[in-house]
Amino acid sequence: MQTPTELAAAYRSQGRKLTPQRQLLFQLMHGNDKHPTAEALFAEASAQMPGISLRTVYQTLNELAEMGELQFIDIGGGATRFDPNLDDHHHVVCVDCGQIRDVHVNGTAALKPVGIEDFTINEVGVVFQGVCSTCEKSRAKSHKTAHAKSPAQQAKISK
Amino acid sequence: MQTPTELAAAYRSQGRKLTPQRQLLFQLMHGNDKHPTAEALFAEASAQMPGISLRTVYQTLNELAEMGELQFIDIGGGATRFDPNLDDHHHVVCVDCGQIRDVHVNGTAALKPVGIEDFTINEVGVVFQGVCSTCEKSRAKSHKTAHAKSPAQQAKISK
DNA sequence: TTTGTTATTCGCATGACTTGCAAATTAGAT
DNA sequence: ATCTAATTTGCAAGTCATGCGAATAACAAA
Repeated sequence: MQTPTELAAAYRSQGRKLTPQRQLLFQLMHGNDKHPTAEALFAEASAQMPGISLRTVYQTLNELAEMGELQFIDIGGGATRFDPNLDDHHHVVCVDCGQIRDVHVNGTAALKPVGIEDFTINEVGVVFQGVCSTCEKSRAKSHKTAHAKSPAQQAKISK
Repeated sequence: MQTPTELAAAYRSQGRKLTPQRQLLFQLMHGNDKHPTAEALFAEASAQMPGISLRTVYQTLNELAEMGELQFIDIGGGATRFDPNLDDHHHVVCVDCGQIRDVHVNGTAALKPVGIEDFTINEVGVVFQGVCSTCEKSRAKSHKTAHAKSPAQQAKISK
């Protein structure tokens, strides 16, 4: 995703208006590597701009996606997450806490799908599933302390 | 996924009961490479067993997933899809019609995530995005004939 | 600075997908 | 044939996301 300043110019050049809500969201998303959900972003935004609506957050995120400024990430389970990182990268997911981490992957160019001649491939996405060090520790310790997350945060991962 | 017969045994051995609903769903899912949604499976099941409930379909699918007999596939957008194929494989998705195809991939073993030493990786999933031959043709032809799908079937793909 | 046009915001309603719950039913053991 | 616990069902409820219309605000032009 471009910088807030660059986005301001991009918006204007497209006949879109530069509202305070949008500018705030530009700031919150720029360089954000948390892969937030719309709700999470809404919470952050609300802290700085009480009254901003969730509807506007969704709307702006969709705009940015249309403009190619960010990507949707759906690893299954809960809400869609947003990624402003446009570099060629992939994702690592902790199946325990649901955390998503950006990661560069070597070897993707060598991936060869077998037997799909009738498909024109445009993109490849790789998702690694595992357990982060924090959750690893939690597991080691508490056999009792169920470090259960709320259903909403639960990582329901699929292949 | 095992055969309906094998599943029957597995169910019994786990103290689960073998109902007609479950047996039907075993049959419908066995060897099924369509990656159906719960609703789609419900439709098929209803044809053969009027009165079966959607709730039961969801329940059975979740059981089978818990037992490791099938996997959830979430490529974003609509409903969760189910995959009884337990081979080591990956998926190709048509961004136009949403179709999902199983595919074997060479080179996955060589994939190296960079800089995530604090993660224990357990699985790797690869998703190829592209356009199937059928949709490719549709595109070539109709500039007018918007071959639009219903929102529910639309492929909203993320990386 | 004032005015006008048009995009945007907001908030509620709605929709798609999935699960919770409790009553009625039924599989499988005795 | 009887009993008990698992299942099925149908509806309510929950989560995530979008449609829509009225109110508002951005930006251009005067």
